[in-house]
Amino acid sequence: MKITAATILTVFEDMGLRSTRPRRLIADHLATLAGHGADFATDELWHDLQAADPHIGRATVFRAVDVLVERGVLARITFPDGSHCYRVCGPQAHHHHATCVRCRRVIEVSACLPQDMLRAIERATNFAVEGHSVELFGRCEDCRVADADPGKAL
Amino acid sequence: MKITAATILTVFEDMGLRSTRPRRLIADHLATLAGHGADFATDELWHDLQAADPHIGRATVFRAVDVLVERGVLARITFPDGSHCYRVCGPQAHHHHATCVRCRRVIEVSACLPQDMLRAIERATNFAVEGHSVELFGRCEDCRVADADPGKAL
DNA sequence: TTTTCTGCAAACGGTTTGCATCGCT
DNA sequence: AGCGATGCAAACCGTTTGCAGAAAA
Repeated sequence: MKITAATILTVFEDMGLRSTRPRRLIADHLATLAGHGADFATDELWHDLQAADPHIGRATVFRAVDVLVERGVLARITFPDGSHCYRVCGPQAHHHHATCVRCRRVIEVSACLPQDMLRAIERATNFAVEGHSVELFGRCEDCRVADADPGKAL
Repeated sequence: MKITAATILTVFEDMGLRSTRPRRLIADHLATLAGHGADFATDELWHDLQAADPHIGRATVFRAVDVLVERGVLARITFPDGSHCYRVCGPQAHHHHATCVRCRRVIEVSACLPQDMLRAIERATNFAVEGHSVELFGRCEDCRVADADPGKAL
């Protein structure tokens, strides 16, 4: 399922939030990002949006991102070094992400910790597992090609 | 295997770093933290260390933490909300962490993504997986008891 | 008209840096 | 003596907040 600007606006609406010009701009921009599978930092998003409206406020963008993360439209990807970025991903079925450490492209993966493993952990530790995060880091196909043959790299 | 102050000092030494008073204080303090299985924020660690030496510099603590994270003596635990803390854990075998969302206690778990699952992901996505992080969040036994019977809570 | 949202600018908090000094080796 | 490490304070950077005015409902 493709994420459209309309989908994102619906998310705002569902939360009882008004449909405003900044939120429409953000929805539009995120819809195109979703198509590219690109990730972004909030500040970066703000800069991009200024092309559409030079007066858009930084705080507005941060506030919208918070809402969308909470609603699962955006996933926050944390890198091993502590930095992070966001990625558009629908409120669809449970999934995790594999991130290319070279180009930072993000791929969705459906694989997850097996249920019986989680249960075994609960039994062994007396810990009630309520949530988890799984992040994979590696190298996407294009980047492996580029690394192997630097001449071809952009 | 128990982590001692000496173990940590060895890590500094192995990196060709000098044995200094601040680093010894840090090693001592982390060794006791390791015993308690407690986690901490860097700034918090700095405050605690000031009890031992009021003149210890914040930057010094940050620099030491960086080194120890790099060496795997400290693990950075990132919470879903983006905040994070550190936890002492030896450069021992590969493992992950389960963190109690109530008291923030951290438990080590040996369970991991099954190898064949990783390989299946690589095949399906053409992505070479080089690393991964798994964080479990939940409630430890004590906190479940405390939640169930608030009267008993501290 | 009422209430929410926005843009601005200032505040914030954790982290990093520049630098003179200190202290290992 | 020589060089790495330290403490300090200022800079930094991403993010949050307070608020008066603008825009939805």
